[in-house]
Amino acid sequence: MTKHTEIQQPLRDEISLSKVLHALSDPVRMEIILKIARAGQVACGAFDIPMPKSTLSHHFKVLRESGVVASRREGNELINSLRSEDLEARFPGVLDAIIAAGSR
Amino acid sequence: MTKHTEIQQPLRDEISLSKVLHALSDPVRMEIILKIARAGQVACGAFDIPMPKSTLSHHFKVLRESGVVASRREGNELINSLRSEDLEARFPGVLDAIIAAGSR
DNA sequence: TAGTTTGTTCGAAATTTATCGAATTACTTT
DNA sequence: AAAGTAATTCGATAAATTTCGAACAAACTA
Repeated sequence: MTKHTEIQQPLRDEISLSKVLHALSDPVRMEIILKIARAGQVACGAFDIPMPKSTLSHHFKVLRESGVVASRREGNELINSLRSEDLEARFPGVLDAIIAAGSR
Repeated sequence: MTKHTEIQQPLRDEISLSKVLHALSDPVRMEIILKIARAGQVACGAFDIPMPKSTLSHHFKVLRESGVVASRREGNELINSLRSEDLEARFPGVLDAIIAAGSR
C-alpha cells in the first residue's frame, strides 16, 4: 500500500504576489518551473542540475512556500506540479506570461 | 533653457526576466510601479513613502537597472515612467498581468 | 553668487538569501 | 530487520540585498 503524505503549502488566498515573483526571480528556480510546465509532473530527482541535493531542496522549498509548486509524495519520491489553477485564480495571466517569456 | 540628461538603463534586448521579476518582488518597488502605472509619469519626489531618500533612491536604481523604469531629468527632478513597450516586446503580457494582479 | 530643492553616491551595519556537507526522515526493497 | 533510494533538515559560511545617515552633485531661484 502506498502512503501519501501531505506537504505544507499556503492556501490559495494566502499566496502573495511578492513571494511568487521572488520565487520566480531565480534562474535555477525558473529552470525548474519551465521543466514542470513542459512535463506537467516532475519528481525532484529528475532535474539534472549540477548542484548538491541540499541546495536543490532549498529551491524546491522556496517554490513550495511561495505557492508556485505543489509537491506530493508518491512512494519515496516527491512529485512536483505547478499550482496553475490557484495562481490563475489569484493572479490571472501572471504565471502563463512568465512561463511563456521564460521559454523563449 | 531646460537640460535633459540621459540616465543609464539597459537596452531592450539586454533586459533580463530574472532581474525584472526580482525588481518587482519587493513591495515598496511594486507600490512605486503601481503609482507610475496609474499616473503615467511620476517624479521621484511624488512618492510619500515613509523612508529615507537614500533608500528610496536605491529602489529606483534597482527598477532602472532592471529595465522596468525609465527616468529622465526635467529641470530639477527625475521623471519616471514604465518601459511598457520594451517590456511588452521582450516579455509579452508579463508587466500588464503583474500590474493587474498588484492592483487588486 | 548664495541658498534651496531634488535626487544620487558613499560607506557601514543589518537582514535575507544561497550554498554546501553531514546527519536525518520517509519509504521501498531484499 | 537491514540496506537502499529520495529528499529534507541542520548548522555553518558566504554572498547578495536592504537600510540609513552623511556627503555630494545638478539644476533652479532669489
